[in-house]
Amino acid sequence: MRYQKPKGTADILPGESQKWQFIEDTARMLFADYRYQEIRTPMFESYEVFSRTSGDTSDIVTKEMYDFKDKGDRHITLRPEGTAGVVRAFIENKLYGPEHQKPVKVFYMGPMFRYERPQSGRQRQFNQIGVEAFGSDSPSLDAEVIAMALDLLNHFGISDLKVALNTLGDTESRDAYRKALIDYLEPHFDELSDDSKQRLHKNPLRVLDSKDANDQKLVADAPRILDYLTPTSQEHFDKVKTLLDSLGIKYEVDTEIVRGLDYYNHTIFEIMANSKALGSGYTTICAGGRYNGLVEELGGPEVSGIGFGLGLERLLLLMESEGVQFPDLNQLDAYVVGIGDDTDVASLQVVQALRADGFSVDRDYLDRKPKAQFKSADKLGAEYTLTIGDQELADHTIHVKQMQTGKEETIPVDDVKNDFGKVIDKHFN
RNA sequence: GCGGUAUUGGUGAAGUGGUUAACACAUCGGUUUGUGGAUCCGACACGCGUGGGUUCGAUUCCCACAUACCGCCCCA
Repeated sequence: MRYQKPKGTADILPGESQKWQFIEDTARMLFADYRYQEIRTPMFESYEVFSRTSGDTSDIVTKEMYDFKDKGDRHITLRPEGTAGVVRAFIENKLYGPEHQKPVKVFYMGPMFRYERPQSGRQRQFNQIGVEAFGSDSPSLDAEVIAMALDLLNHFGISDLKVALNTLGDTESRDAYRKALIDYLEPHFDELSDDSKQRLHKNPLRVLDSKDANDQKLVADAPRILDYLTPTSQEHFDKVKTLLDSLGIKYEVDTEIVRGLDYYNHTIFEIMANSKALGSGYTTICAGGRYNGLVEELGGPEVSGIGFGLGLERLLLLMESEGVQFPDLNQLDAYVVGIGDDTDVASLQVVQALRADGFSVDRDYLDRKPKAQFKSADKLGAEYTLTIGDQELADHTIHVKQMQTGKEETIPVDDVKNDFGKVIDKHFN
């Protein structure tokens, strides 16, 4: 085997690609209902776009970015996530301008890149669907975004879901909490795991997220962000919860969810699914939150934002393990069997006439015998098989067989070419 | 970046330091030179991930590399 795909990438082959189409089509439909419009931004950006927004100490920036110098000596990064590029585009194209309805609601779907060790559902090039909404501080928007994420997952046939909710408050809340957390953890420094020792000063919130059992014990008694919220932040969070209640959306406030990226504040959430496909217990499938201040961070005006991202490779694993039925978008209406070299032209004409009429039609291209052609028709699941031989050629007819019932009729070929639908109605319904 | 397991045809796989690398499915052909889902017969690895080494001889032993999967880290 001479060439292999790069580590951590995947070929999505025919058959498999249909599942992706289903997911993408479903998402597009739903986003249209919520009035989110598609935005397509480059797959690579200046390094700074991500280092600025994700946080210099975040794992993404420090070790997972695919970055390189291009021939013009520009420091380029293949996007590791969707938000930063969208925010950059939002600013660069001045979508904050008065001529745009607020909030500006956009979605994207496409590949992201992270340089890390591949595992099931985790690749170096992976795909995400995400949404971003700019220009409203309203808790209703927080609630709507969460509701939409759930709605989307339900449309994908995933039901056993849990919403974990938390708030990081505004800058003031977060700074106060950060300080309190450090004060609490400092005396226990020696007991912390090595990783958490690292995190303590760089990003103490991440200690909360530690998987280390001992860390978790310590963290259990740590101060909680909820006790450090400013009145405004508290009010915002309360409102979000009330709104979710009013929609009948169940959630659990989990003060230990933090998110890997530095730009979040106020509401953050993770939607988790309970499936063995992604490991034991509940695993995060979709995550997002508010990022007021991110637009400014990238040089834009003071505009708030909120969004979520959804990993499609994981989603697919989940859907497959849940036994979700993917619709067959590739139904074959008719297969044309030509018998003998002389029928080649007539076969082509019939095939093209039916296709022009909107039918999905295939034929034999290998000069195979009738039996083999019928076998193909059967294998491909053709609803009808149309046979043309010397007899039909002479009579200007075509032989139509309904595969499921085995019913056969000989019909003038022009009728079939002009209106195959009518022929079906008349002879087979 | 660290640790573990694996890598045989289109697919699932068996197997051995030494003449022809099982078996099954799929595919193709024949049985039926104009008809599907059945039966029977036949064909189908210039070759056992790549590169080295050990050996009289390696797909089988050793080393390196690549990739996949699992765990850690982190996360989608």
